[in-house]
Amino acid sequence: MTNEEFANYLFPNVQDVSYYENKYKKRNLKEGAIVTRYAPSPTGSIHMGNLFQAFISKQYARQSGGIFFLRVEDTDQKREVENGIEGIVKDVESFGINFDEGYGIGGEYGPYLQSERGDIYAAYVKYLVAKGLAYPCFCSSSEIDENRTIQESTKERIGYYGRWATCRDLTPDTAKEKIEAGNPYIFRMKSRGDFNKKHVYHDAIKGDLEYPENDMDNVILKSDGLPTYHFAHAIDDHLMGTTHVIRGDEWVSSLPVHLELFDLLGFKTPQYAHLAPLLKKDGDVVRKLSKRKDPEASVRYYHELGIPVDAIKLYLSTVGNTNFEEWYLANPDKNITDFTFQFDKMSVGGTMFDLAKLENISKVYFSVQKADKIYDEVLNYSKQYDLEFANILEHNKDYTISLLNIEREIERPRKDIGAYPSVRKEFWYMYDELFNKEANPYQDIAKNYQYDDLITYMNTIYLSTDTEEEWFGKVKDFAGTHGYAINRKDYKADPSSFKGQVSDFCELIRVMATTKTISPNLYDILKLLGNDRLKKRLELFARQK
RNA sequence: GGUCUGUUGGUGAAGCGGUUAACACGCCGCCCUCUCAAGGCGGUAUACACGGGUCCAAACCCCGUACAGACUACCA
Repeated sequence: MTNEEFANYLFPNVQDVSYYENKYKKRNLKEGAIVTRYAPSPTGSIHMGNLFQAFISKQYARQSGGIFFLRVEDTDQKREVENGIEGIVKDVESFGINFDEGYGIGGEYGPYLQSERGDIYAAYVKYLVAKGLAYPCFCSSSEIDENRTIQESTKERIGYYGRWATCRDLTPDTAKEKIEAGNPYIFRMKSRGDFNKKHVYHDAIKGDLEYPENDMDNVILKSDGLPTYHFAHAIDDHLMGTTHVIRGDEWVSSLPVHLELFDLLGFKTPQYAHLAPLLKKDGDVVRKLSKRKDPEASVRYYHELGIPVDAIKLYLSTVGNTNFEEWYLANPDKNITDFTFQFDKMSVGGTMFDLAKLENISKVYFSVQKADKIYDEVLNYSKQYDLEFANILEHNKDYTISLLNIEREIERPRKDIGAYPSVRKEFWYMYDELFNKEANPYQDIAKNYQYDDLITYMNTIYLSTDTEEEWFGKVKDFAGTHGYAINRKDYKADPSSFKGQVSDFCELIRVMATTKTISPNLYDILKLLGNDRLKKRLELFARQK
């Protein structure tokens, strides 16, 4: 029996591979267009590493005028989670990362669900068997385990290769007999590699990678009839026209297998780009960010924290290309989509996932946004996580926008908002609903203030319709005639002859109005509060004496 | 055990055979200022994991060692 006859016996009702090669036409894209994909397993939710991968893949496709598609790798039924795919798609789309084609969207290269591609994989297994490049293997898992034990004790390389690959030399006739006797089997690739031969592969990110040829007869079709990752990857990315496989660097070590598989199948290999993992410092050790151990690994965590999606994308961009941050700082008015990512500007080792840095980026991001946009987003966030505040916001729309506008649209705006909840945390005192809720808003004030001066000031001056300059001039005059130094040099020369400086008097006003020693521009705050409310606060404050 | 990869000040990170080893954050001082932030000026740091080698010359190339990570499944 020839290999070809054997292949026909094994797969009598399968299309010839030329059928699929014709069906899935070469993509008609412009020169240099990159086709990337996001190919998750349906395990429910994604973590930052996955998001990073999807984000970067999308960027490369977009910036080159290519295609970014979604393929679902559901070949492991044991790991499958109910509605797992939906959860993943939701997570990715919540970051505005959408697909040009793929599962749930459609496209000419489907099905995009691997479990629906059985016929296709079978056709290619048949093709390999006919050429003597794949074979059925009857070894049981206990036999494999035994081999492994022997290999461990004799310190040989572990795996199914060379003399350990006992089924690779079975003739088609013996194999057929075993099948007819009812022995269960799987399919393995028949490696032609020599482990002692080394090659260099140029990874788009990692650069030159030296690797030994693969000589393992890896499983390509499992007993459930579904392909392994390795095989499905080769078939799908070939047929779907993927030009660049961007994936985590845990795959680097199976690169020799994939390279050989493409070779056996006669496919052109895609360009691989292996992404460095996101790392975390856990005490003294640095390790990969873990979905199980680290809450910050979860993508949903950031939605709860109220960090804007765009800020996270900004952060991922800085992680993605080492020169991104510099560019963004120099072009604050530009968009991420205006930046061209380069593979050789990506981190080769791991990247520390730094929450403090994320927060900082988020603050910079907020500082350049328009007040009404922030209002809308904070309201939106609050509706989900803080109904009380959402209600307050809805009743104080213009007021809140004015508040958010203080020191905003200027050359160097304030950076005091890092996330949506910061608005309440930083400015609660600007809302009477929240201010009056406190039994005594001033209870934490420890300092002994000159209450009488403040009362005198409030009773005589107030705000009226002054401009900021007029107002501050009056504050200065008043402070000067009530024992405060009106310039720093005088005070420094002889501090004991003053009650303090003008800044100390301003602090007094500030504490009365806001209960805090730090706030945005005092004049704007006072104006927003208005004389009536200030008067009430003054009375309350004066009781602290 | 095997294969592959990585290791530059407190942190991030340039550099790719000849540099005073950038830059950013941080930290300290001064200036400005109604607070904070921002900004300006100046300063700070015992930074190229360790040991050999090649070279006139090494953070950069080679070989070891240590440490760290990934993989070593009919999981992806």
